[in-house]
Amino acid sequence: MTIKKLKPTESELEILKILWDKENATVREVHEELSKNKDSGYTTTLKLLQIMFEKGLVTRDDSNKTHIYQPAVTRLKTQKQFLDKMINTLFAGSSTQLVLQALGNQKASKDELEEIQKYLDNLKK
Amino acid sequence: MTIKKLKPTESELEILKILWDKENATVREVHEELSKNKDSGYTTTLKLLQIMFEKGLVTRDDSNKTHIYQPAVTRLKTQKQFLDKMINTLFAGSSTQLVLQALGNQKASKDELEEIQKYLDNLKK
DNA sequence: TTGTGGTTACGAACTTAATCGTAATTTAGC
DNA sequence: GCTAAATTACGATTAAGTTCGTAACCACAA
Repeated sequence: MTIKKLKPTESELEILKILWDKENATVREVHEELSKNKDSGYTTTLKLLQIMFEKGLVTRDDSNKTHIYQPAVTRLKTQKQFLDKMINTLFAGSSTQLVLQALGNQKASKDELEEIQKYLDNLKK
Repeated sequence: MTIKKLKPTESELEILKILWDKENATVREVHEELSKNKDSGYTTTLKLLQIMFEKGLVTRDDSNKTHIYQPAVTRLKTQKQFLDKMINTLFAGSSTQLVLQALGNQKASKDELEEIQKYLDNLKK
């Protein structure tokens, strides 16, 4: 019983983002969306989705000619996966350090800051 | 006046971490340290440092036979670089989302939470 | 001077990811 | 059934990153 270590690559992440937003999509739909930011060919998108299928990053319904793809990993899990890795490699294992950095970096609005504070109050209990 | 877009790779990051801690180091020192976690050859470490030098990620003093390497990018800048990218690719540009996730993920201690709250209070002004 | 140990330089092999071209397949319309 | 349009399958190529082998270089001791 081996646990798959699925670490999406950069391109795979872009595709996952699209699938998370759309819930599910055909190759063409994914490709259209991708084309807004980069210009690679249709078969490139197709190939990537096929690879992701083999890796278990997506599932697909191939009962019809046009396959329909769905994400097989959640946005949340993936966020956590990358966050954990980043905390360990760049922030010496301290999530606090990362949080402080993130807050200092991009100025959050007052509302957002209060949202975080409220959240922290709950955590402290 | 082009701005160099230096994005350290995985291996390069590991080396940078060592250099940040040691301030500066010889190839051998870096390699010894690396060897604790992985087992690649000495010339591999050497080559990586040479590549990093060409990329401008490190500087070196080669006035002696044994070169001494120093980081050319700061830990802070690099953290920011990766954080920003992550916020954009995985958290829809919302640093708040990332912060909430990070806090939820790894339980921080009460002291740490209070440190963050104090920091937030200052930010709100 | 010679050789030994440690170093740098450098090219080549290998690996993984990304891209594309082309053929095979399917479906719909005629 | 036949063709056209769209799709999937798949191999080949390119590109980037990693690894290593070997040669060249240098300092120092015997």
